[in-house]
Amino acid sequence: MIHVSLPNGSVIKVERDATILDAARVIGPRLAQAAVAGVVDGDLRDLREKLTGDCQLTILTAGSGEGLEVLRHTTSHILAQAVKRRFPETKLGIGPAVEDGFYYDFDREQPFSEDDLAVIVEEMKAIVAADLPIERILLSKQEAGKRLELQDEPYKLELLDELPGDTATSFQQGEFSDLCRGPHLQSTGQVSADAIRLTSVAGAYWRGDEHRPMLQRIYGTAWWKASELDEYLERIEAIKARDHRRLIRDLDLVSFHEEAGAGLAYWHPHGGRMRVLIEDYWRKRHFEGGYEIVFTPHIGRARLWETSGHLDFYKDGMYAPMDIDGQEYYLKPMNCPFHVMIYKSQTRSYRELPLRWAELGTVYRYERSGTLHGLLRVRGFTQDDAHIICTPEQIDDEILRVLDFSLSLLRGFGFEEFKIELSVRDPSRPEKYAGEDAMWEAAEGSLIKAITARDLPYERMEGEAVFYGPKIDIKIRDALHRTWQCTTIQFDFNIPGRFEMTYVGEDGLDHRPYMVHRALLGSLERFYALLVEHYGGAFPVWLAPVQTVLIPISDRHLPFAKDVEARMRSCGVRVELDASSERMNGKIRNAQLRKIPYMMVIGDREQESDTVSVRLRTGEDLGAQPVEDVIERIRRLNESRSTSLT
RNA sequence: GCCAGCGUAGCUCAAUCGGUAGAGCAACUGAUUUGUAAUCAGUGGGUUGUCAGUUCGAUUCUGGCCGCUGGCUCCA
Repeated sequence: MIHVSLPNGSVIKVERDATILDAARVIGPRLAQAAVAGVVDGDLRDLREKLTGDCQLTILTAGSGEGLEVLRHTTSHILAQAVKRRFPETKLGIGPAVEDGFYYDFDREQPFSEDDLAVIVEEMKAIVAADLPIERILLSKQEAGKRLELQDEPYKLELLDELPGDTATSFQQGEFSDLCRGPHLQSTGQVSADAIRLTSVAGAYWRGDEHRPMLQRIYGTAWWKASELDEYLERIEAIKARDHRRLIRDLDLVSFHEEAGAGLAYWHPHGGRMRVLIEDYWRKRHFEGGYEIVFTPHIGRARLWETSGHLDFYKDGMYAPMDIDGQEYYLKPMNCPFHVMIYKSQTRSYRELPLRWAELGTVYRYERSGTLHGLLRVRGFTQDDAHIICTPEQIDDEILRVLDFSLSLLRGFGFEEFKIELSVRDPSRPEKYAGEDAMWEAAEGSLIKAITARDLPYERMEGEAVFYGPKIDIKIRDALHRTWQCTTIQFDFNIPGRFEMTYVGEDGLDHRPYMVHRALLGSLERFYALLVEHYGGAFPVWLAPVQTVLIPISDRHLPFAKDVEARMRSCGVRVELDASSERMNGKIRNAQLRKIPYMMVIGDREQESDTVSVRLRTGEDLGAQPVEDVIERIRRLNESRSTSLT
């Protein structure tokens, strides 16, 4: 007998080699029936796996959040079974659960159409209705190989070959079996037929390798209850409503033009106003933070990019060169070499360091056409770039300073939750990286020191470092709990050497400075898209392109309204007067749809008392307010960058 | 770049089994002067993304290109 500890602290005894399902039966028959998987000493396991020794066991049941992964994985098998029934010539790839759903990759001559998906779903529902028991079969690899050859599943055979150990598991439901690690539900009937949905079909390279065949990936989602599926679909709708691509058009902020080139953004007046507000705040913070601001050209001679190494590593991502007086010039994909030019314009002393040079530098990168996506991925964008050039002794302080600065700046834009990633070398492949081991270790040390000094949780990403140095990335979490990478703080062991950057030390000798490359907002275009989606277009007062619309009740209030408009504008309020022939209700509606923070109604009463009646975009009515008070309120909210309207 | 889908007025969409297109909103004009999410009436607006091909005839069918969408790959 072995001892199995349960989450409530009690311990049960079961036979050695009893299955997890057996243990569940000991706890209670109803639990066993609802069981979908077990967690043994923290690892998710299939119910049919054996317990070989004393352990901690949690039984996951249908309906539980943790069990969803199992449900979705099983649903992906049901999808595969349905596809094999309706399209027997199809070859199977892999079919895992993913966030919010699952997919299965198939190889089939003819692509799956929308109509095919409908047919497949029908078959899936039949499989669920049949309530087929799901069996877990332990096989020798040899036996498993034979079966797969018989089934003519080349992709599965490839996976089997690479499986460690001598055994493999296969899951069988009805006539369908699939090489799979599991875990799975006990039967197909545990899936709710009315809570599954196939969402899309897309191409996906076999094993993520673009040199391998492209399979067809069918995406789907599955939930325990239809109501959960509905909630999920509603959430997707909510995300769509905030999609910046829709909002930048509806709110007349930014546009793209087919005839002018893909991935190139046009900022309209209101988008432009916001951009100026963002940039002004950014500049103010940078001056306060000890940075100097520099400006550099958009193009530079090929020689610069040869020296920097960009032409070696990233030529494909650069726009083609142009011939100027027999010299090759490239559009800049990065700002660093230009900042190096400024550094090298004179002999530098250790007394000048650290230098912190920032630039809102517009760069152009030839992104592959399929990767372009609204403002989130464009070909011409402005980096809020800076280079910190310092001595090795100063590096710890500088890193900590950048980290603090970045978090503070992002908070200034209304983001509160962050995720920090430390990207370091792949320890098994040192040859992939520039710079000496000692430098890498020291650099990693300073990065960790900074993160731990602020007691921030972080994730270590092995092998995610860039070839020229380790880095810290900061991701922000937006109002919809999605994470987006913004800040990157990168050591650069490549550039200082390639450009032979030096400073004269206390000892009168030349030394090589350390260089840190950092972008905090990342790209302004991208960051702007995040702001638009984070606020759903309802911007805080300090960012709103139009802060208030004045709504005169009738034309006889126009002179007073114009006077209020002029007073507000002279105080820096971004104000518009709606002098159209709409009725007041119509004017309010128009302002509301534009998500303008304040609507200020002006009629007889207001005109007599030098007030405006303030309606918030939330629908709240603040009643009549003296004009001076309203101006003061907006001024105060500008200053605090508060998201409140009052 | 790859796979799939899509491209009709500024926006959202309709129509044409191949016979050159229509609505709502927006715009414009006129009337209306209104108290917290749509005042009424009228007018203009499209070489149906683009270039070829098939056809008596193409917006509809075929192909190239451009762009967009969902993925994959990529992201210094």
